[in-house]
Amino acid sequence: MSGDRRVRVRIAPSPTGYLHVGNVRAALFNWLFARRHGGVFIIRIDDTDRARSDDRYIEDVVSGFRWLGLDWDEGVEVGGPHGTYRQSDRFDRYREVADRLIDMGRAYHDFRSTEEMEELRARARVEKKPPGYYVRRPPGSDPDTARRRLGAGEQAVVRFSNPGRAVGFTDVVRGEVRFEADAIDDFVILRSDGSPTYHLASTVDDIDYGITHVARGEDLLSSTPKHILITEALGGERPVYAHLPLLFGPDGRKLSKRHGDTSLRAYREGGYLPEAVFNYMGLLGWSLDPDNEVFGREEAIAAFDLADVQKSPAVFDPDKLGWMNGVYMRSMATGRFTDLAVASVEEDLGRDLDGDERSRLAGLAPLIQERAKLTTDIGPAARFLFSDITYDDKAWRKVMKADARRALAAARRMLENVGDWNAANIEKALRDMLAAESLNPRKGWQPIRVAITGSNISPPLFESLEALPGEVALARIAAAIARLDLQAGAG
RNA sequence: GGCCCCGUCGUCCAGCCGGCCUAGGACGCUGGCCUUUCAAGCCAGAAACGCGGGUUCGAAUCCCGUCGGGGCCA
Repeated sequence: MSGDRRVRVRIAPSPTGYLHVGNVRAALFNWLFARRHGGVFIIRIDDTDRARSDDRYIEDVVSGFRWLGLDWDEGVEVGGPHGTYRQSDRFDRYREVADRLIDMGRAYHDFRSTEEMEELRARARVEKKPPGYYVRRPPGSDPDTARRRLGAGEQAVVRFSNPGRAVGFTDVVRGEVRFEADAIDDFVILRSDGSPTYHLASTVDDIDYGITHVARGEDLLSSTPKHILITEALGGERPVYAHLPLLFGPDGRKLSKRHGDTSLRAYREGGYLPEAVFNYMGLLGWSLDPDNEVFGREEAIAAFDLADVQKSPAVFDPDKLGWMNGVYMRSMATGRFTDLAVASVEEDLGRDLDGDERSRLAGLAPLIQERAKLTTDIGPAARFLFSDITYDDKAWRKVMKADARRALAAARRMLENVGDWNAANIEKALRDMLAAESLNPRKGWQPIRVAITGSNISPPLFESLEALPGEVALARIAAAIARLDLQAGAG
């Protein structure tokens, strides 16, 4: 693409909040691109906004990417030849670059007040000109005058001086994009407090770090000509740009907090698997094969190309993510599932399981696995095995009908005589019960399910019974009978 | 308001250097089968080329216009 340079891409989150799924998707595409081309994937921390930045958000970024399996070759925590990869450690560098631009005549100190600038913008608006049309170098902004005023204690921002030239570039996903000179104002690169703006810091870093491809959200598309102008002024090599379609909420707006969970953390903690999130994200704006939506990292790497990325925005659909999570839940190795089950159950119960409990859970785990969509579904599904049950009212009323007591009583008798407490023997006893009482499975067995689990929704009955100690199962059936009798007496 | 981007089922993705498209797959939805509940699975179904012109024997695919949506700046 850009000569024979080794691909170097970056993702540059701002640590002002939890890692956003939009950033995750951008990171995924950058990572796939880097891996596809044997390149370098870099995580840079764009923390120029020191007031709003917090180290715990950096930790969130780092742990989030690790969780997803997006490993990086340079950047925060892993280091590399470019220092800490945190912009807050490079303010001197940005000021130095700004000074150089001033010396070159490509930037200037601007002492005008906010009010004055607003007037210029208002004027442009009235005249239906681009908003920054009149934001140009004013008279008396020469270096000598500026130095004098600065020395007198006046405040000034530093603006990049637009050379008055249209800027066009070839975007890998969008094709030719062009901005007229009038559309690009003399944008600020250094605030009056000396801190760099995004445009400056990001561009300087991209140059200094040798970034070859910038793949980022479409929201930055209109900033790109500014970055190109800075890059050219500094004699840097222009990276290849790829502006990724934005992620939308169901209302067709840029995905944001008001749409609910937009942080990766929420999904991590909400019971989603990293491979499902990885896979689902890969389906937003890209596809490996329309007939095969379930794919892993190696397949994705082998097929990925930024040029194949969709131009139009994608709506983030939690339903489909949930379905995909279920796909991965069912396909995972039993051993891994059992480990997840133990963790989920312990979390749900708020205590550790002992050896016997673990083996009982392991016995039922494959049947729970078939039914669980989220890892957080497991605890509630297995709760009846380890703690007292509470009856779901609706379930109770639904199944505890006319024949229920008879079925429970008969089941209790038959189950008392089961020798070896296993699913096969339990099934035989309960089938005999059905025959003896002339009941169908629905009428005969649903009451037992509610009696032992509290709910009419549970893993299969025989295995659920098996996973319970026999005496506990019998006691629960007895308790249900007693409750029915109590209700009959009261009614 | 200015500039820029986008426009195939409700949603995601395929098709887009024209005919194989009576537009394909997936999620969701509806109905059915299976079935001890719930899932899963299987089968079936509803569901889209924003609109208008043009080019062409033929357009989702090319061109123009229009409408709509979004992003950025304010």
